[in-house]
Amino acid sequence: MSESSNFIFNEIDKDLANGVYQADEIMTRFPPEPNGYLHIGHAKAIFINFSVKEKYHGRTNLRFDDTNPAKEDVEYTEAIERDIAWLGYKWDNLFYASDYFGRMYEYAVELIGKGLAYVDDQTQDEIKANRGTLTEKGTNSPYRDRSAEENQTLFREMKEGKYPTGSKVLRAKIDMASPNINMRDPVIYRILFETHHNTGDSWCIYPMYDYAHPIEDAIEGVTHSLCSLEFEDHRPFYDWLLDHLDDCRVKRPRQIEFARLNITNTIMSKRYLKRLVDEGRVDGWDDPRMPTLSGLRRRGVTPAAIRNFCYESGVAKANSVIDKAQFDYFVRDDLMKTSKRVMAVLNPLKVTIRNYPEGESELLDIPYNLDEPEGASRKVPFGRELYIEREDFMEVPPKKYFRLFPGNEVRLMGAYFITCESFVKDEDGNITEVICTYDPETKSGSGFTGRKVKGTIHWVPSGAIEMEARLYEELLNEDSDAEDWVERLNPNSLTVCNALGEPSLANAKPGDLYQFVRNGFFCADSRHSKAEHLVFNRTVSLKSSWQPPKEA
RNA sequence: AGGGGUAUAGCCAAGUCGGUAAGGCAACGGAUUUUGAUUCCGUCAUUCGUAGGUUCGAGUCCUGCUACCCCUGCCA
Repeated sequence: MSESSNFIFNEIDKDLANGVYQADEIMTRFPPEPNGYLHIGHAKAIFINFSVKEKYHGRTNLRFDDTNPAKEDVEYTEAIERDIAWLGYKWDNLFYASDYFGRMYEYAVELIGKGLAYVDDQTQDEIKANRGTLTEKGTNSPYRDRSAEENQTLFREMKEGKYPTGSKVLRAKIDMASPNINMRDPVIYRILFETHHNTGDSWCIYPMYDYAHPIEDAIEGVTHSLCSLEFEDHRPFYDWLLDHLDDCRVKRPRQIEFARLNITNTIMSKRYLKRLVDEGRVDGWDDPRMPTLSGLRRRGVTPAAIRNFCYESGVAKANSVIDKAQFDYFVRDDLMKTSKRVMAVLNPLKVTIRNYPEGESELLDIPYNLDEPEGASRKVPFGRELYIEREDFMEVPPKKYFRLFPGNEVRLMGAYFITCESFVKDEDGNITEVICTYDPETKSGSGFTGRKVKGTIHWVPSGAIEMEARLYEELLNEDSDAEDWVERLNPNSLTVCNALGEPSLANAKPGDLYQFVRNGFFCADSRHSKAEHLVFNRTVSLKSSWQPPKEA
C-alpha cells in the first residue's frame, strides 16, 4: 500500500520546511456545531483531521462550536461524542467554544479600543441594504464613526442586557467597499436572549462564527484549521482578526479548505436530515435509512468500512460526487472479512426431497465460512422439506442457468446434491413446490468427488418459513431477536433512504432494501445486545441482479 | 467592481524541481470456487476543460478563452 498523499499534507510539509510550525506542535480540531447528528460527510472531515494527527504525531481536539444557543442541544453533543468514538477516533481534548466567551468578549473590547470595531444600531434590514451586492459596494453605517469610548459603553451595556434581542450588533470596522462581502464590516456579536446549553443565562450576547472560530483555534494552539470550501471567502477575515489581536498575532493557525464529501443519491445536508426527523418521516436520527453515522451503524456498516472509504476517496479541492457503489464496496469488503455467513431466503419456494425418509431429520453442522471448514459452525436441521429461493428454480431455464430446473442437479449449500424430478403448479399456474431426490453420498464435507455440479443454492429448513420471517435466523435461534430480523428484511417495511434524490421518502422504492440485501450485507440492529454482523450471500450475483446472457 | 475556487477515464484521485499519465470504484475478458460471492490473473487516458505560446521535451511554465461550484445570515 502506497503512502497516502494529499494536498493538505503537502501544505503542512511546506509549513514545516519553512519553519512556520515545529514538528511537535501540529494540531487540528474537529469543530461540529451541536445542532444535529453526524453523517457520513462529517466522517470525512473527522478522518482528515485525525489523519493529520496520525501522520505528524500531533494532536486533534474535539471542539463543540456552540456559539448559537438557539440551535444547539446537549442531546447532540452526546451523540457526536458517541459517533466519533464509534468511528474509532480518540480526541486529545474536548473543548467548548462557549468556554471562551469571556476571552472573546475581552478581545472584542480590545478591537473597539483600537478603533477596529463599532456598535451598529441599524436594523437587520438596513444592514442588509447597506451591505451592497455582489457587484456594488456597500455604504458605511451612520454609526460607523462612533468614538471608542462610546462603543465601549454601548458594548458593555449590550452585554449587561440593556438592549433587546436584535437591537444592536458589534461590527468589525474594515471596508464596506471590499469586493469580498465578508470583509464589509462583518457582524461579530449579536444580542440573543437565549439559554445556552453550556453557559446557561450568563450571556445575552453571542459571538458570530467568523469572529469566534479563529480565536478558538488560536487559544487551543491549533496549527491547521481544516474546513470546507465555502469558507475560502472567510479566510481573509480569519487572518485579519488574528493580525489585529495582540495575543494571536505571532503564533496563529492557518486555515486550509477542502471539498466536502458527496455520494450519489445521498442526502448530505444536516438541515434536511433534521427535517426528516422533525416531520416524523423517519424513526429518528439513527433510523437505518439515514446517512447519519448512527443510522449507518444500525444498518450494519462498520467503522473500518467508513474509514477505508474515506482513505480511498482522497482529499481534494474539486467538488465531486462519489459513486455510491464505491461506498458499498468498502462495506462489503470489510464485512466479507469479519462476518459470519448464513443462508436466507427472501421469496420462498417449497422443496420436497422424495427419497428422504418421512418423519426423519438430521442436524447438519455447517461452518459459517465454508472456506474455513474448521472454523466456527452452527447446527441446521435438514429434512424432507425445506425452502429455497424462488429465483433459484426455473421451469424453462435460459442458457447458462446453473441453478435448479427439471432434470438438473445442484448442491444445497452445506448439505447434499439434489436433482429436480418434477414440480407442482396451482390452478393459476404458479409453481408451488419442487420435487427432488437427494444423493446421501454427496453430503457436505464427506469428500465426495464422484461428480460435480455447476450450481450451489441457499436453503432454509421448513420451520424457518413458519416464522413468516422468510428468513431463518440461525444465529439467534434461542433468541427473540428474530422478529427484528423480520422487520429489517421485509421489503415493504424498510426502504432505503439513500435512493432519494429529493426531500420525500415517498419516492423511495420498496425494493431498495431488498436490493441492498442482495448487494451483500446487512446486520442485526446494533442496539440489540446480541447484535452481530452476518453476511448474507445468495447464489445470484451479489453485485447486480443476475441476467440471462443474451442469445448469440 | 464583483470576489473566491475547481477542471486528469463512467466515478473518485496521485502527479512538490518541466523528463514521457499511480492507485481505488465501476465495467469487461479469463482461471479457481460447496455462495454466479470471495480470491486470482488480464484489459480499460498517445493524453490531462479549450486555443495558442515558451522548450529538445509541458498535465506541470506563460497568455487568452470556456464550463462548473461558493459568497449579498444578527447560521455554522
